[in-house]
Amino acid sequence: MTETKPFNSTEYMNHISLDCVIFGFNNNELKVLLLHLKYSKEYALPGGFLKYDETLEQAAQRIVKERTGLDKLFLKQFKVFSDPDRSKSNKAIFDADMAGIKPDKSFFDKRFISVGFYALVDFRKVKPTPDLFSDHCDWVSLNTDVSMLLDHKLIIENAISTLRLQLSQQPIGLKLLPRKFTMPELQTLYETILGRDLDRRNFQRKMLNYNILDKLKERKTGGAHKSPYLYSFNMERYQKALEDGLSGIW
Amino acid sequence: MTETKPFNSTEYMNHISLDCVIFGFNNNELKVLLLHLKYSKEYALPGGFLKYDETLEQAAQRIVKERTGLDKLFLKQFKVFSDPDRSKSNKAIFDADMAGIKPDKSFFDKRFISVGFYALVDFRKVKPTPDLFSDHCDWVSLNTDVSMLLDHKLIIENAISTLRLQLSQQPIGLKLLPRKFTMPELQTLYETILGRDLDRRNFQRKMLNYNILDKLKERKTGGAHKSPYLYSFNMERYQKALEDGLSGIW
DNA sequence: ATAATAATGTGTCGCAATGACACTAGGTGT
DNA sequence: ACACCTAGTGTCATTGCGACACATTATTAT
Repeated sequence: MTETKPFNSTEYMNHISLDCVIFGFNNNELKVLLLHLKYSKEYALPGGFLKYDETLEQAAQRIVKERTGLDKLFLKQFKVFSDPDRSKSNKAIFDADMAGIKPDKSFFDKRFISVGFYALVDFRKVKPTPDLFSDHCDWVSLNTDVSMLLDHKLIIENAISTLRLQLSQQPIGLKLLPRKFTMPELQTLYETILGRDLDRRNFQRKMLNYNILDKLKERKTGGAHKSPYLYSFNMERYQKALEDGLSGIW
Repeated sequence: MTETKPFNSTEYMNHISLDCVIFGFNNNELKVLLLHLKYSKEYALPGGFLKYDETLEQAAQRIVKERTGLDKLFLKQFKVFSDPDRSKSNKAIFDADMAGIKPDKSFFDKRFISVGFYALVDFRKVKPTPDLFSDHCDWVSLNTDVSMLLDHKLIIENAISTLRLQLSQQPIGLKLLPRKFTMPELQTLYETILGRDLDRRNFQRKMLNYNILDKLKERKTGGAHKSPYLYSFNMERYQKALEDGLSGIW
């Protein structure tokens, strides 16, 4: 699916688009996978349109696979963006034009409402792949302020708020971390999403009390200072625990 | 806005519809406002389509106003329903036909993805008003099992799950209850949404500790047995408390 | 080597929130 | 007057949580 087919607007439904906020966690930072548009020099969310025989969820999986190479990812709808003016002055068209792609104006000029999805992925497994309109595809830290297409900055902010609210209801840690991880890494992930510091000792106690982690014999070596233990999620217990929601608000 | 204009499909965007799950609380039961279709004899959610210059939120307000007479209601998107087959065998068309409304087939025959909204309203203020396709508009208790159009039963189930998850983040009590209410009423509302019983004394203690209620001098008279005190929400403090979320899961 | 540095592992203490539960007070109907 | 039902209020033991201290282990500087 790395083949780059020309864009054919007749395959897609009018008026409906998708934007995917793909979260990854690396170097103790929460990052989002963004496309850098060839000519307008802005960043844009990976997005796309709905085929006639797809659900939105299937379309989102397809779009995310094209940008990451990954299958069957954790994806959630979080909001529809429907401001009538949101897709005006769509620089993506301009970009397509400049790229010599001959966009179908009667398709792109229409009003689009966009369904926002967020995805949680294991950073290391992703092969960032640009699309027809972009020259590269990068992980961008949430602290970095870059110029973005249309309302994409708003969409990312909404995704983060949702992530924060759903931290206790969705398997966020499981999806964002590699299989083996350390307690400090898990804590930093939580701190990044919540936007505030947590007490190291209380965090560990609470996490362990959930009884969803397996402490491994191994330690993570190589880093400076004392080697932390590695943990992995106990899938069964984690899944079961999420059904009620991990009690408490962090 | 009680005027009944003929349906003109050219005012609306193709492919996009809305369905509104309007919740009310009466007689200690959670109820949903439904339309009863004239000819197919099924119940349907109040719904409609998106005008070219509206946001989805504005469309939802418009739709809910037409069915309830109420303005500026509490409305939240909760999910988009996009199964490609969801709008097949759309009995609403049949119903329109039978009602002699001459529906624009080229509009209705298209595939629609539907954005689900839920609304929280004060039961007593609503004037249920049927639309062109329906013969009446009723409050239906969630315990009642009625035959419903398309995937509308699924949509309602999703709305309730969302309501449950958001019970601590949204002003649900405030919007569903009259200005003055009793503690047992508030408790029953919580129990209905959560689907389980709560301890009377612990519930009261926890609620009062949030410091969001004003205990009034009055008592609710007329009922059998001991008269309960009336309470009202302290808007400022409630609003402020919700910003963090009412701590704890019920 | 040795010490300084910095991060991790582990434990304690007191307060506040929670769940389980019992008694009293105020209404109705007989 | 009494039974019956519902509402108001209080207690107690346990748990959860925030604040905090000390020991351990790895790297790095001297």
